[in-house]
Amino acid sequence: MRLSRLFLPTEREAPADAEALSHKLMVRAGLVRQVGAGLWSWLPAGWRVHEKVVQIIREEIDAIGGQEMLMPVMQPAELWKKSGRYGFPEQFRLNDRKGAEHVLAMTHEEVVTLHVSGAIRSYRDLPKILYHFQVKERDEPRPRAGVLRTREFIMKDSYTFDRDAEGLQAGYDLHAEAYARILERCGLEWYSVEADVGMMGGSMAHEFMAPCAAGENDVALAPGYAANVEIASADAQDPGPLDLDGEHHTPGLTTIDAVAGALGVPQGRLLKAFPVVLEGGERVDVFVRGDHRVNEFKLRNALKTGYRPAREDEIGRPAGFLGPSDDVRTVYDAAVGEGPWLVGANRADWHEVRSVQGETLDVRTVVAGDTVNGAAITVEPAIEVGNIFKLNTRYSEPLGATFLDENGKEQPVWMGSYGIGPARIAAAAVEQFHDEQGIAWPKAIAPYDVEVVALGKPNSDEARAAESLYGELQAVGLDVLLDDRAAGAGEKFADAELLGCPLRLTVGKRSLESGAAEAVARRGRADLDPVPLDGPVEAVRERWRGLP
RNA sequence: CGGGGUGUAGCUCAGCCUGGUUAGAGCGCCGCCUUUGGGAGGCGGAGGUUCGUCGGUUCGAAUCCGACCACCCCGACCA
Repeated sequence: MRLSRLFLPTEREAPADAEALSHKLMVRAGLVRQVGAGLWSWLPAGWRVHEKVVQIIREEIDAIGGQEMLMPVMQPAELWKKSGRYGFPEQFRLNDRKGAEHVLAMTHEEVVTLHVSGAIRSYRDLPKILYHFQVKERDEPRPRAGVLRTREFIMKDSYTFDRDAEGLQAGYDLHAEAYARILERCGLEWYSVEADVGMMGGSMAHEFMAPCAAGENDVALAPGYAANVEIASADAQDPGPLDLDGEHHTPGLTTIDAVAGALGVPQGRLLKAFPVVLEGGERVDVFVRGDHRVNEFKLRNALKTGYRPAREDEIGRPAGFLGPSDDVRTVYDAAVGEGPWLVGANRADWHEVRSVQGETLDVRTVVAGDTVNGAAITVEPAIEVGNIFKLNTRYSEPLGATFLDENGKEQPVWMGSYGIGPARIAAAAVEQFHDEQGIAWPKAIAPYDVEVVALGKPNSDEARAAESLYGELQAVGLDVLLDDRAAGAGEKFADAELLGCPLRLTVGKRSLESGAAEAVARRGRADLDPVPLDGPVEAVRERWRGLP
């Protein structure tokens, strides 16, 4: 492609409202443009990146036996009512001209299960892996960070259909391995973590995370351990000594900070109350250490039910001075030992030191420095680029996807669901690989493999030499971008570094004199051995092999 | 949904507080010339349905008031 003809609107300055690096750089480099909140167009160069990621995903899912298909975005509401997923706040709903209700799909479990339920009859028809690349529509409460969190995006989602839990495990493992290969090939730094199953239902989930500053998830890491902090579990640090006894007058001191400060006690020696009401109506007081925080995901999972914070009139004791009480079910976080602890005395303006005993559940959010198998964890932000879920029979049962086993007995199909987002992979790559000058793409997903910068005027000897280099490289199947614009050298170099193609070849007067084009690796802006203008292909291939 | 902020040229912004000829700058864009190894220079020029929308105040509104809309950031939320 000739840059003089490419629709590549680069900008010197980042959009004023952009925060995330990938947002700024992808807009500046002319890869994407915003249409509305969480709605983005991919311009030609950006789309090339997206589609390179798509192709890698396709090859790896095909390799584990996936069969590509396509299902519609707009779907009858009926189907979603059956699965019990109609009416989510982030679901776009609309009526057709006859008034019939439809939804715009946020994912495709319902439809794919519908097809399977209609076509799969026998255990002989299983297993199956079906997948497609399709637009997902989600009315996100808060789209953000450019292309990282949008209301409309393309996802590869695949679904496995098996006869039992073992089969599902096999499909799950195949996807975990395929995702590992995809992210490796895309050149990302990544890891997989245990994850909350969330509203998808099912029994097991892993997320594939790309660590970067703009990440929306926090991940707890230790040697041999990686988990989303939503579910991470670790041993707590020593809270420090408690040299105190008896009751203490603490007038107006309702916060951990205030009480710990006034009595000279480490915050970790206090207990903090979190009064809740379960979905069934039961009142529960949850206690965690003063230096810890209740983790809402872990608490919901540990209680095995939803809950809401209790209102003041439901607590029945003075808020701010809550301690364990015999009158209400009490749950202690696993990091809360017998004590003694400094706790609220259940009457205003008093705290007391006492030991505690009772039901124990792991419900706190881990913090950096906690330990797993003796090793301290770190917590870092990451982008979720893919996830895999065991759905079990969450969808097959309501949607009637069953098969007959060898004994002629009807059984529900066991399902798994596996998503991965090309746009997030592209944005994560930008987050991870950039510098002051711009993007430094991994070579597998760069918009072009090589950018040839032609210096000198159009039709000069340099320009003609660049043209011929361009032609020779193209002829052997490389994706080559030729900067043939009538622009100054500085502008061409600046744009090339912004766009971030892995290999840049410069043809100017110097190269005519030496008979070789200068070669620069975008990553690290490292000078490579020059490429001879006479027979450049082998040299370019050799330089290319060495690039990340 | 709560809090904060922003809407003026393709982009980044000034002007608004303290209302008053024809609404400005830089970059970008067009023409000509010069230049051609790091966003170079000169001359000339175009570009705003008149300042997000609607309404109000006023002799007069980009500027003051109100409502609404859009977008961004923080939080809530996030299959």
